[in-house]
Amino acid sequence: MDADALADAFWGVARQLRSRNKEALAPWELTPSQFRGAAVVARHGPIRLSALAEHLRIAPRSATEVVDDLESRGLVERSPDPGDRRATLVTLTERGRTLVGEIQAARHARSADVFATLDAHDRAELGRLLRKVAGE
Amino acid sequence: MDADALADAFWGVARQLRSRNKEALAPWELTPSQFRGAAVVARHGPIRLSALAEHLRIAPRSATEVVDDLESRGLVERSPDPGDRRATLVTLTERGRTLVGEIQAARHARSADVFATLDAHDRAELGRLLRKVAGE
DNA sequence: CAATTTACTGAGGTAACCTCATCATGAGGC
DNA sequence: GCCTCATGATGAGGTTACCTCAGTAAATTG
Repeated sequence: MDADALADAFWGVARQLRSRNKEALAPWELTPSQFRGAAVVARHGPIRLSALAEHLRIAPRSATEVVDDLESRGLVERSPDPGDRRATLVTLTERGRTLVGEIQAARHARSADVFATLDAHDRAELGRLLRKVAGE
Repeated sequence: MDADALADAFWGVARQLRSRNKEALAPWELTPSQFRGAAVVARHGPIRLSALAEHLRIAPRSATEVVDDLESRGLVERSPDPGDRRATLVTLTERGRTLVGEIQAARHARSADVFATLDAHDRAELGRLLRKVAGE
């Protein structure tokens, strides 16, 4: 198995994952990157734009855009950071919390899950190999 | 190992692959999608725009753009399909052939290869699992 | 030979990023 | 207290890699 063939197989799976994900998000009219943003806020609670950017591994300026979109959909709110007047905290609204919850539940329930074709042993093995490739 | 964690690990590797690929292409000032296009032409020889689009899994209109870029860099040429005057065949120029060859050689030589951390057995195993996920 | 289909391309749009410049605020030196 | 420098967010504008829709020319089919 040479690296090229591996990369091919890899991108094939990536394509599937991407399209399943997009599909799963469609009913809520959320783009993948908006959902990723909302999910980070859900996990971390009130968070600065700059910290959000770091979690999403995007430039701070780009996080501003993601938050703009989420805010215009009423899923998050900006509020001033009480400890630093330069900073802005992003928090989920009630509606945002509900929506992130629904989507995550739907995703888990959905056996359209790409990895469902693997049994527990194979999933563990795949996990091990991926982490090894990623460099621990 | 649940599906979410697997997906995370997966996208981590994807990010690495993408960035290594871009990096490897940089000396030639080719974008990844241009290189993919050129590589398909290299493998298949003279090919119609529509067929190229299929191989790249993009819309025909988008293949036009990729070919525009490659043509403006002098790497491919358009010529009329002798069998169908509606169709256009895309062929590599001498320069294009050389360049694709160089890049492919460099990629192989480069042990910056993301999968190099795996031994033969692990690579085979990863290949098997990825193909299984992709649905054979 | 008229009607339909096919192959490509112009026009215009989108998502998800980016950099660079700007502005307000915060922190440290003197 | 001021000055300088660093930091947090954002406006302006750009890029990549796609997309759809409409149009034109050529081929196929009834």
